[in-house]
Amino acid sequence: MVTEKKSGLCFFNTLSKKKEAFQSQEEKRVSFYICGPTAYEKPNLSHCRRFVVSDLVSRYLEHKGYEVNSCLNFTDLDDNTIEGARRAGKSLEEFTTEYINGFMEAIDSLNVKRATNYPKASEHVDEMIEIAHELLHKGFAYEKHGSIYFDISKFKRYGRLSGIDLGKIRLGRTVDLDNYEKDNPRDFTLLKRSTLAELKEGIFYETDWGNVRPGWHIECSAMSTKYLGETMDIHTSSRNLIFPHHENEIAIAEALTGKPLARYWLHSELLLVDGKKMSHETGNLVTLEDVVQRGFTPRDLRFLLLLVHYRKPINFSFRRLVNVQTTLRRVDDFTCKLLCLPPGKPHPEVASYVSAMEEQFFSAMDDDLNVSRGMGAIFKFIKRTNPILSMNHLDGDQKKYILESLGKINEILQIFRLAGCPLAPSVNALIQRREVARQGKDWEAADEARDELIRQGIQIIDTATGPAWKCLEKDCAGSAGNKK
RNA sequence: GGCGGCGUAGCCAAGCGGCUAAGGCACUGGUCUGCAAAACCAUGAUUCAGCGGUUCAAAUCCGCUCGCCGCCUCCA
Repeated sequence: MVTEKKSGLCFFNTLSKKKEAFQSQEEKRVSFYICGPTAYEKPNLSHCRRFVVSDLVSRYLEHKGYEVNSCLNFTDLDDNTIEGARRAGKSLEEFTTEYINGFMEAIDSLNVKRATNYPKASEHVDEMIEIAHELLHKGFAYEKHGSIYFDISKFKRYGRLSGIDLGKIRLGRTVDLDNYEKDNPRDFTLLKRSTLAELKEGIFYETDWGNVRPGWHIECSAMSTKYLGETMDIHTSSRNLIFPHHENEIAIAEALTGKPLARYWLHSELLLVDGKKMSHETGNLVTLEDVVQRGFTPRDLRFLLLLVHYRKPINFSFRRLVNVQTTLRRVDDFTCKLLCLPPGKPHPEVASYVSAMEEQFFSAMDDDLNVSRGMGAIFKFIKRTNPILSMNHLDGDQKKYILESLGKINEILQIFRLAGCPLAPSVNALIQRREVARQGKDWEAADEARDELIRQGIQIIDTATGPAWKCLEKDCAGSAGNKK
């Protein structure tokens, strides 16, 4: 109870279906697992949401003073990757490496902090075989025709996470039951006997039971426990993977150790396109590349993804991205004005506006990472502070205070542009020249200077207190200035 | 059929028993302005899918109905 009060942070735990105060096992250290992607496709918006949500969790934990030991896996050994490599006429490794690199690029472009470890399934097969041995030994698994299956009937707590009642689910809904050779169709595969084609391609691992290849669930269990220990603090993923994947991951790990695999299970909702889950079958996949090709930045996308609470579905559309862009521009205009504001006289209340924003933002974040509510506090602050900026009613210390506060928030959101780049002297001279011309009502010369500025990537904005400028290029759009 | 989730202004989205139902986008009006562009300011829900119920009090709790979404096993 004492620590609960100390951290103040609570998460909705899928295990209990309640918000719970977060408490790590070790004093100031959190172990954190993120279900990673399969390396056979380009990063799409669902992947992006998962990355951004996990980044939010991770950055917020760091804000809370925790050292985060995080692990995101890559599935590079499964039906999809093997099939993909075969079709591309490449080796499995060559094929998956290309996609893994793509994911890493996406992660970086979305400003997602790098995890501590990025294990690949293909490099942990020994551990998986070891797990299979042990499960067999403990009676949780059985061998049949060279494949090893997990015997669900032996694991009494099966279904706790998803709340599923095994007696009532509809078997064979998504899978052809005739293809099973398991004792019970509910059992799942740990190690799969290699096919002829796989043997030919060298995709097999020698074991006491013959040549095999691991199944998906055991891959995750092996990697998560290897890097984070028997019980990790937090396991995140998306909702549609609860059953059967996480349920199976739990079954494997807990049958092995008798301890819970994870203390907190955080599941993000799906990202929908046209109201439906993105999938190859539906043909409604939107990739990060598509978004960039349409002229949006990964930052726009990050903001869109962050704006909706992680446990709510996001119905993606490009129209929505446009809205988000406009919103972001308002924020940029604000920070830009702030950064370029010369010191004026102090404002009596601005400090209280800042502390109100901070308090509201962080208490919203403490409450299961409620970014939408937190953003509300930020916009309220911008609204109150905007008039103060246009009157230049802010002294140097206050400006610094605001920037520090936004900086603190930005450590988590990574949305604001707070690094102003200094105005080049030549640009400044042009602005001055235009002002002189304007004063002399020489509109031709003034417009000429304005055009030249545009050519240099600077847009001039006339305001009541004099001209301000804005950098049009994406890289330095955070920079802007006022004439003085 | 089972399990889970969602339905709040034109769009997006907070609020989850009691302060005027946050905030963003769009619309409209205004300020500023040589022009342009931008910015800034102002304005919107007697009402929260529908119907009942519990309560002094419900968008918030309970029940039913309608609509939408996800999962239901050798795909990840």
